[in-house]
Amino acid sequence: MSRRSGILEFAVLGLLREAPMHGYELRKRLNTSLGVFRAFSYGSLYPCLKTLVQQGWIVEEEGGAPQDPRSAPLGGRRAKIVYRLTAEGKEHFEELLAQTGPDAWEDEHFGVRFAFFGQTSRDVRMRVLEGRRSRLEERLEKMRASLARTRERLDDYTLELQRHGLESVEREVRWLNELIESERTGRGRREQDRQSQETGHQPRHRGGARPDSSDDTT
Amino acid sequence: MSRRSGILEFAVLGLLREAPMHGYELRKRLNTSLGVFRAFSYGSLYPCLKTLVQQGWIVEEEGGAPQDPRSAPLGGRRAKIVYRLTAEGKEHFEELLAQTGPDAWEDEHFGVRFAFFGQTSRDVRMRVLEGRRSRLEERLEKMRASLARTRERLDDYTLELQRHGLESVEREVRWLNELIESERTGRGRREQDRQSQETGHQPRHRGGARPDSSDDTT
DNA sequence: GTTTTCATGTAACCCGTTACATGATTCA
DNA sequence: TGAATCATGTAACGGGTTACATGAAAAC
Repeated sequence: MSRRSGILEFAVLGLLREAPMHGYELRKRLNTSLGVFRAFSYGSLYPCLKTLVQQGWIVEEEGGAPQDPRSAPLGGRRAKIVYRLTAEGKEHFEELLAQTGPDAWEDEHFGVRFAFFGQTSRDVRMRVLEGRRSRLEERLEKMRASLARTRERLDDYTLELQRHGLESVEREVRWLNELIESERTGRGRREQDRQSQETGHQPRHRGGARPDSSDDTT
Repeated sequence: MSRRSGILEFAVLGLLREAPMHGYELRKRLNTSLGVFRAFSYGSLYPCLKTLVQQGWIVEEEGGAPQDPRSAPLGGRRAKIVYRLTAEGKEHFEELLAQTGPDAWEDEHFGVRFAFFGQTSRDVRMRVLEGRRSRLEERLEKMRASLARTRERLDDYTLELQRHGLESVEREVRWLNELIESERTGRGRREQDRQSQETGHQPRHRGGARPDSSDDTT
């Protein structure tokens, strides 16, 4: 029972805030926009949607767009179910966005939190980024200590694995440093540090969610 | 029931193969040697040990080393339990090592597989490394496609997240390329490619598992 | 007209954690 | 002698997946 999910719930609310969607599409966005870091299946998504409805954060709506009008004329309830964020849901999501508990910078949460930085206030962004960074720095210290202690007991492969892990974390710290710096100097730097790929960069239209033929986690 | 765990089982057998150990120490090694990638708690370790005993892969032994001899003279059974790999366990582990199912190069398994490359035959190592690489290359293609498709719909943060994810994967591919190359040219290169940090590198003693004061996942 | 993709859902299971309970050993 | 750490365990829960069942719409 209860099925309260934290991270999935958060992501769903965040996506629905941008535009109403039905489950199938929601899942696709979950696995691309927020992808790489987490993948969700219907087995978790649909139950989650159900509890969100019960909470009153979202509502089901009849998605009229597709579906041949001759299809289900007599009592046949089986159109696409489009979910829309309610006012309460919006409010709730904003509360979630404002939270900066230590969870926010853990591996599982950070990626999703970051994905919704566009809707997050600047000071919260800063807290999350800095929290993440110090979390990683703690980890670095431990790894280095452990590596120094056990260096001679380990075979080459274990050592190489350790070294690569260490470098990965160091790399993420550097990334965070850049991001934090960008936040401080008012955003927008960093695009030019890389060899100015794609010089245009006007806002563009930013349309709603069109079908947009796409892949899936095969 | 049953409690068969795959990855944890594999790691435990692998560590016990190097030296007999008791649970507490086992867990520490699990979270440092193989660390970063996975952390285990007693709640999973001890039940796992139990089933491994039932299977006959390992046996419990009285760890006599610590424990004041005056402590438990009368029937008091509560010394450290040292686990030792049996002949069957060894054989079983070697079978596991030889397996190169598609699981072997998934995120969760690869790190642990790599950690035991020292005990893995060269051709299996190659298959795992190459399997991992092509797995990641698949992922790269999807990410690039998705990025190309949705570039203008995404805000700067989502885009940056995507870009960073892409770079991370690219970086791991390069790492794998180096490793595969090393395997081909008979090992040992790659230490000199980096600016010869620590020029000594004589084998050293490589002692058994001493207590070795150490940290824990606080 | 049949295959593919879209779309919604459920039940059983899996692999692990958290929080707790217990006690021995070491150290200040 | 009390606190920290070592050491072993269990019960309850958690957050997800897999495999399955079902059916409509689109593409060929």
